[in-house]
Amino acid sequence: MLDLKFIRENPDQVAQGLDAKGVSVDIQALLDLDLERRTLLKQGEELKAKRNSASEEIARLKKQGHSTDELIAEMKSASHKIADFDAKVGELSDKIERIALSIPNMPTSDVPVCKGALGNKVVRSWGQPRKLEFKAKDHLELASELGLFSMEKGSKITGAGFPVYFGAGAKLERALISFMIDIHVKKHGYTEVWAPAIVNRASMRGTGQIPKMEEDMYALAAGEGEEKGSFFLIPTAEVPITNLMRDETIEEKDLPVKYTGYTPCFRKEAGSYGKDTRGLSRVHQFDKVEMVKFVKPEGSEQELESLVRDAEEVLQALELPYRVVLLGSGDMSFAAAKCYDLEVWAPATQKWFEVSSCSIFTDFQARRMNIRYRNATSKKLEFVHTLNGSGLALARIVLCLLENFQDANGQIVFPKALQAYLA
RNA sequence: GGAGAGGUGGCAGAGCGGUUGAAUGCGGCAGUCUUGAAAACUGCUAAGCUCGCAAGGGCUUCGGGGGUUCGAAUCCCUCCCUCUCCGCCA
Repeated sequence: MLDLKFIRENPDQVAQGLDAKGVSVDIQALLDLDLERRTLLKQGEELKAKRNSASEEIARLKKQGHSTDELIAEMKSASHKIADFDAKVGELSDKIERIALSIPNMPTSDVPVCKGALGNKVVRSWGQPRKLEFKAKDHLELASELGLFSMEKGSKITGAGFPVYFGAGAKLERALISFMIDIHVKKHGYTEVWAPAIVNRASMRGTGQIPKMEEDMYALAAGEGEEKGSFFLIPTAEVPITNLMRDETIEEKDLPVKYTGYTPCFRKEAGSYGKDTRGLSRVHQFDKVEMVKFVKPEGSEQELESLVRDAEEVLQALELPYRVVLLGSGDMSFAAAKCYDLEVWAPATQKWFEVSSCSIFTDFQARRMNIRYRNATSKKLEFVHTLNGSGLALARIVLCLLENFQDANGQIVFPKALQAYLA
């Protein structure tokens, strides 16, 4: 969420940012409510100040044995007025918060401003998209011939979009998870986290999935007979891992804090039926290794660059040709200020697949979650900047590995780096 | 699931209707002393909102929400969490 003061002082800039993100919010209405709230707040507080001093006065008079009836009567009516002011201010605060929470983060100045995905820009690529000299099989065909995973079995036990992995396919999942985490821990200095796959509502709000994306999450009830929406299956490890720091103050000397962790991820993907849903390309449950960083605001954009490199290194180790796409303002997520997607070419499906999304949220999430650090120079508490990126998303990586590393006999010859994990 | 106990400042821990934003201790910061350091002593040490050019002022906050009262950390209700014991269980 944005700083209300910032919105108050820079309404034009906010309007521009909203426009770039393709979101429409009535800023003027927000500012009107804000002004009204502050006016009422002041009046209410003046009354409270009066009441506080009268309280002391009453205590003093009582001690001295004087009558306090008159003052008490006066304060009784003052208290009623105060309650009215508080109710009105509370109502306005709720309205303001609702609007403020629906305002997306502002894109950084170097993000191309454009509608939808039109502003996306390939900034670099690595490796040559593979051309196979034989008739390439797509990952689904390969998987069913080799018995690596089954969409049908998943449909039976759960529903469409829940793959079940068998044998070498199951082992591949396990291997990839260990392989990726090892790289981030040993080479990139992240601390491994194993976190719950269910989080509460406050956590979902903290990272920004709620309110805007609530419909895309699997909601759970707290107990029997209770309404759904107290708990959610996580759509990404970003949610539990970032929320680890909610309402906490980090020592400046401990920054940056870098976590990596594996979790299953659950997404309803409502409204995307029939679109890129073949096999593993878009599923409701998949595995992912995530990287999360908490950093100082100064130079935080460099932290995004290094985060992307950390993810790229996994792809390079897996010998998967990829390209790095800087997302335009219209294609970025709600909370992101800048975002790179990593896309891998799948030679049989003949498509680029997004296997990682690396974003910087500046202080947007930190403000929602109240994650701060004490600036050693100013001695003040300041919001940290948060970042996260997939490192990487498994289902699509499996898809790409199968299609890229198939041979003419329909066998898979996995990249060298993975061999030890598959042995 | 049952029965108890408890949630107070960075931490430990008092307070149990009226100068309590909160004793005391620890920690942290600054100073005195010292060649330097330690020890000792002295002082300072919460956050958010809001008004103000500033100096500074006001309000709020003792797990969350609600209630009683002129006034609540203190009383009542409710939810959440932690601990101990019993039961159940991977």
